[in-house]
Amino acid sequence: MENPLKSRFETDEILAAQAYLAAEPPADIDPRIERLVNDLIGRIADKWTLLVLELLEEKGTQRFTQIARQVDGISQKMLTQTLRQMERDGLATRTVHPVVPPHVDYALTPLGNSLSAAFCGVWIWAEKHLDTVEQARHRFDTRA
Amino acid sequence: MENPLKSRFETDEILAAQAYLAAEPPADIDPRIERLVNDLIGRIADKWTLLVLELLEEKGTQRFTQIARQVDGISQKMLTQTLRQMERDGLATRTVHPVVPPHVDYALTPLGNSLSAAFCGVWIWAEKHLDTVEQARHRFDTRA
DNA sequence: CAGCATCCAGACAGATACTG
DNA sequence: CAGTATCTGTCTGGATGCTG
Repeated sequence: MENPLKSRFETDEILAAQAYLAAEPPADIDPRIERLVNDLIGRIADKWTLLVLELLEEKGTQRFTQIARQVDGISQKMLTQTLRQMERDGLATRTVHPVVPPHVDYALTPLGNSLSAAFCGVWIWAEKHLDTVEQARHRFDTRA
Repeated sequence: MENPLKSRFETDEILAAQAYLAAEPPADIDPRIERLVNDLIGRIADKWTLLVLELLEEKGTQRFTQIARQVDGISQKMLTQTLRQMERDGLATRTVHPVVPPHVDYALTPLGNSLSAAFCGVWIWAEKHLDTVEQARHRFDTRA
């Protein structure tokens, strides 16, 4: 990865987070909150939402077919579903222009932008440790 | 949430990430990398992995049944599966003590710790915006 | 205790056809 | 163009019963 994200965040975010975690004593989190948060993460962290989020963040406002073309492998059904959920969760806006043929624009809300930002850390982690994980898997598979 | 995570990261991580994203011009990411990263995220970001990761990070080394008791709602099948995947991905270690009855310990590897750290941003986001999302959903549902 | 094997209902996701 | 509707196979995950 020649991506500048890495160097930028390696010192800021990840190290800060690690320092935080190292300092944090084992403390129970309210299980109700935990359940809700986990549920929320489950919905936003699926395959397609992540990619669409990323795309809208990078490219800004996009039409339905523009997104469909750029998100590789997504079916129109899943795209519709994903966009609806993102709209429902307040992550994206859907703007219908009453013309023929129809023209619908999608864009991230500030909430969507902040989520995209929050996922940076994971994105960077995945890029950084991709090879390590692949190797670990290979070792595990050949050993067993 | 009275969790200190919030105030800690609000200034560091999220704002830095937002600043970065705001400054970043629309640049294409290698789709192959994107696919791999997304695939990886898909595997690590599932419901149970996240909770087990969190638990092991907080509590350190734990036995099978200890984890089962604390991760609310997980079946033994899913726990086994989750732990195996985490082991395969190099996120956790599995230590079998050859005694009767069996005693198996699980603990995070440094890689697992770093992933847990990377997810901090998302975790914080979810805690912070839980209510906002709930409200957005309610608006969406009552409107439609 | 820590698990594996099996069965089964339900969710998920692709393909296809149709519409304002 | 941007969907909706439907049908269908696949995959997931829970419940149950059995072992070293």
